[in-house]
Amino acid sequence: MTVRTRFAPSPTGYLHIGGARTALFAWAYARRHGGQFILRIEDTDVARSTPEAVQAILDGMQWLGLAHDEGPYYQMQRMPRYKEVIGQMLAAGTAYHCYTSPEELDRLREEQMAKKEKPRYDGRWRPEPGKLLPAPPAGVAPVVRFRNPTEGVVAWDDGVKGRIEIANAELDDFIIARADGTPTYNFCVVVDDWDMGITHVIRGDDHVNNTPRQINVLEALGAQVPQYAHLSMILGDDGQKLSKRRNSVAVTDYDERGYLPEALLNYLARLGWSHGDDEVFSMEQFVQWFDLDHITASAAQFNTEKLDWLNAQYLKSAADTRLAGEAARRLARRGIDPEAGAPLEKVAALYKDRATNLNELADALEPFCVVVHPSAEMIATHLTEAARGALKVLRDKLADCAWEKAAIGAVMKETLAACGMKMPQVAIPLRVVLLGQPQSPAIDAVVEVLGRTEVLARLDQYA
RNA sequence: GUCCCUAUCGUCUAGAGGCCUAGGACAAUACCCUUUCACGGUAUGAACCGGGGUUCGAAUCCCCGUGGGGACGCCA
Repeated sequence: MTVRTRFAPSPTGYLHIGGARTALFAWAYARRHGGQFILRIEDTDVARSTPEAVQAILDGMQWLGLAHDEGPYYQMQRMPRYKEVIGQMLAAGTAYHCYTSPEELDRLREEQMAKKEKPRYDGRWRPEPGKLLPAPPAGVAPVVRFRNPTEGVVAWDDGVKGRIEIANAELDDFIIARADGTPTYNFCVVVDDWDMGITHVIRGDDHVNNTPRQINVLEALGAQVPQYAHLSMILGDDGQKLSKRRNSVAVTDYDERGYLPEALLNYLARLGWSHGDDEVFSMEQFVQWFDLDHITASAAQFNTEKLDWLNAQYLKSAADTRLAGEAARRLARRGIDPEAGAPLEKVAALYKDRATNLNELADALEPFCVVVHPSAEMIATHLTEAARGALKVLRDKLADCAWEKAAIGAVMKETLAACGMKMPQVAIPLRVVLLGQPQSPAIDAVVEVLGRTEVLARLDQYA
């Protein structure tokens, strides 16, 4: 049996971080077992589904690099099939028409809540041997309900949570088709998973309660029940449920905020799953190691600081050209011409182990592309008479030394000796003049990449 | 309210009855490195929710509390 997993988002918004982790785990499981990963768009909620959201999900998956082997399938395109199955169930007596109006159901629910009972459909239209059903009211379009077993328990061995048992007495006859004939989620999922030969359903924890219903339908259909694995939730940095207002929930936000997809993926992999003490690993490694046994059953809190650290690790080992390209893209968005100054690849090499994200990297590269204007305060504190004198000496030496780091360093030492100063006394003013800030990587390296013309031009303004 | 899930440092987690004086990582603190700021290195502090069992022995198994989460739609 080849493993087939699926990711089945509903296109009512962007791909969010919890969905991304679910997708990652389902994807990894299929990859790990040489199976297929299927993408299915659950768009039966016509009112809330949008083509933009479908695109956002596809974009998010692509940015993460989670490629599907089949699909995307769209549930709206499978309507005839759902209707066919509903017809079969109606004929077989595993489903029936119900004429109770939404208003009546609301009233029923309120009454039950008032009596502190679990709200549920009371089965008034459910056919039973010897039971006399009311006459169908005229002009009312019925919904179709699943005839759920009333006795016994539904049980499954959850890949993450272990054995879960729920009594059928807790379940009611849920609606599988609306009055307008469109099928509902719990039903579509079942038909899809069945038709698509899904062997392992890896999804969010919020579906645990749907599972017994789905199993019952599967059994009524005579279908094979897949293995289920329910992933717990991801909580926000503040320990609260993720919310659009307080947290970055869209995967694309992370791109915007300067995270590398592999860093996010690595972080997400470790959120709720572990492999001993391993923290930093490639997706190839992850796929080899991934298993359901080591998934945590309890909810995990998102920790931006750790993501930042991971991102910094990946930034350090990323190729200079890639980093330069990413930074250039960000600089361009700020209206800065990334081609205007020093070669960005070389600058990026200088800064990549000091940045935690690509925006910070872009910040660092900016002074290499534009004319810098140190603040008056910075000029006052750092560009003293003595400093300016030393910079003048240095300027003349830089004007005709060999242009490579060692030679530049040597020239700086000569300047120190000539002026009787210590390195920081010259290096810091030089940084201010060259970059508009008192900190930078090794100053001789900075001078080298900035280039002689630019260095002399900037020095001439102050020295 | 009912049902379901869950509980190890601040956070992510290791831990499958003795290997636990509870390990790693992020964060914190200190020191080292240093041409500034970072990076990096070293070190330190920091946890088994509470109560009952089971057992020679429990972070690990069971029960009850408590905390947290989820579900209870003609949403997905």
